[in-house]
Amino acid sequence: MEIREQLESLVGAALTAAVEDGSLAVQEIPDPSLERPRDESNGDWASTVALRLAKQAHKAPRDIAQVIVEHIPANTVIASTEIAGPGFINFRLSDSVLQTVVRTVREEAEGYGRGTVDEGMRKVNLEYVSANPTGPLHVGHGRWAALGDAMARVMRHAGYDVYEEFYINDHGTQMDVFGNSVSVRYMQQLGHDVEMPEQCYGGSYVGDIAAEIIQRDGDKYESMSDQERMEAFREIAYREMLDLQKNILGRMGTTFDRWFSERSLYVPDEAGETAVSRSLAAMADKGYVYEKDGATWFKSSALGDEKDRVLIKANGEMTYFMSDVAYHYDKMQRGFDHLIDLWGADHHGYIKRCECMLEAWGWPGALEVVLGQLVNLYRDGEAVRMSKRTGEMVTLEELVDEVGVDATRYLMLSRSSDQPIDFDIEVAKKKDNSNPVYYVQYAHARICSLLRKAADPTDARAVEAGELSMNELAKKLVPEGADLSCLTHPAELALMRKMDEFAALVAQAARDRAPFRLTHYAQDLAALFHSFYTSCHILSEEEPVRGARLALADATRIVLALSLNLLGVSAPEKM
RNA sequence: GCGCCCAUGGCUCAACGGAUAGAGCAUCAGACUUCUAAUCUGACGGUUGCAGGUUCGAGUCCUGCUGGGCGCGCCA
Repeated sequence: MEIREQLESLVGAALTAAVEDGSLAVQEIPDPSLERPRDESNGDWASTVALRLAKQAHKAPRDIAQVIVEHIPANTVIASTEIAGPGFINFRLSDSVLQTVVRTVREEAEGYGRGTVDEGMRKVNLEYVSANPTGPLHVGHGRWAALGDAMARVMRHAGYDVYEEFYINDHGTQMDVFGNSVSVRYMQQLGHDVEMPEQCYGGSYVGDIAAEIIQRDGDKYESMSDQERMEAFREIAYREMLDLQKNILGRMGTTFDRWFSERSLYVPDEAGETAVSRSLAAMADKGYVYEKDGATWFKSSALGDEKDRVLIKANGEMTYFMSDVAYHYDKMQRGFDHLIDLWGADHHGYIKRCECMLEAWGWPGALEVVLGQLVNLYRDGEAVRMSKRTGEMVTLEELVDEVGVDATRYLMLSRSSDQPIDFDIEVAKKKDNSNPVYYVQYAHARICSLLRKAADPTDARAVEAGELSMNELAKKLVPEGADLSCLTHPAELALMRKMDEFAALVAQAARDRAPFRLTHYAQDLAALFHSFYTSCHILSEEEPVRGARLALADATRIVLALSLNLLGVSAPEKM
């Protein structure tokens, strides 16, 4: 049982006993209300239950606290209890219970801190990035890629069943415009005097695609009609852009369970129905669809939207919103408990109508939109907007080429998603202490180095040769039964306390969709390790101190690697 | 005009409605004959944008301002 749970049951028992013997006059037995004090001098855990009960029990908080403390059963978990301030009950854990953390971590390894989520909330569809396949991914997409992927990892660890999805906007007029843009460049490169229309894609990558087509297939498209050529190039360029996007996302370590094509929403089944027609019929069944001015409308204003939304235009074309209606309906039909869409903050005006459509079908609250603020790129403090190569937005690929995957991901993840990021390329490239990713990775590498040094020469060679993993080495070096009772140095206790927090932190990060908390946690843990490393020598100590400290270092290694893994950042064994 | 988001040391950011608002960077002063100095120890630095309100308690919640970002198509 986790330490927190042990403490909760002790406080719970005290509350029950106090209510039963009449010394606490309340209706129901309250929650233990445990929290971790901000200031360490206030103990390892604190309960605010006395403060919360003051009004209901008609008693001063400190008096209530006194009653509760008197009813806590005898135990080996709590070393000391103190009533402080207006009525906090502060608990200090015994060294022996803290020491169990080391064993728990090493036993559970990568499963440490795993949580559970109730049936009915567990199956989550997480959709993110979802860029148009009409150009390379830019830096902003990199943030959603890092954030969505880390959210999925963190939520899975917390017990959610997460299905990751990328929605490809491959239907509609933008695709035609894209095909046409390539077509124009193609004809220009073959010497024709045609101009790029106003709203076309002007990026240099469009010309690159045209040049590739010429190199591969020569002038075989030259004699086609503009329409035929546009359609042919639309498909060629679409595949190329999609591959490019998949490629860079793969490099980022971001993978999806499904790449969902918008076009598929328009493909009829045996009965001639499409996802679009089904979703529309379901909405009409509930009475939220009507015709006006030759168009088909969603009566979203009845559900709180500021106005109704067009689904099918007067000219018969489907709106982008219609596709989204069909797509979200499809997702719900696939049996998810909850849908999460991760969007850029510039789409916030779109949220209400999407929430309305789920409500229209009878699933209010099923959709959760997480907005991410934008990324501002800097170089040495100067704003960067243009890419040197393409003359446009800096692509994600260029950024990753320059600063690397780990630093990119870590920095993208280290802020709350509702905070804009000022990303300075030069700072990101620095490999010193101004770059927190290396600080954390260094702590991990340092522990690995320690384990290698502690090993006998044969094992050390096996590790070097890749024949023995760090985990295997650690198991050989420090048996599970190591005597941990000598871990009583303040730096050791602080490290164990921090690791004890891990499960609660993962649960909170998952609940708040806030992987950035893991970056702070990893930095704190790394700092505590570095501090421990400086103040407590390990290899030069006699047993059992040496073994106990190695066990503690190994547990730290496991939690650091786990934290980095949940962020999608590598945990190097050497630096 | 309406709507959403944001405002915390010089800079970048933390703080389930809890206690004396915390870290990192920068600055300054120290620590390598010792397991990786990509490290550590310490100091300096704050009226949490402004004004009210809610309560045992507000950086956090509510209202109104100020300042900044974004959005308000039969575009995608």
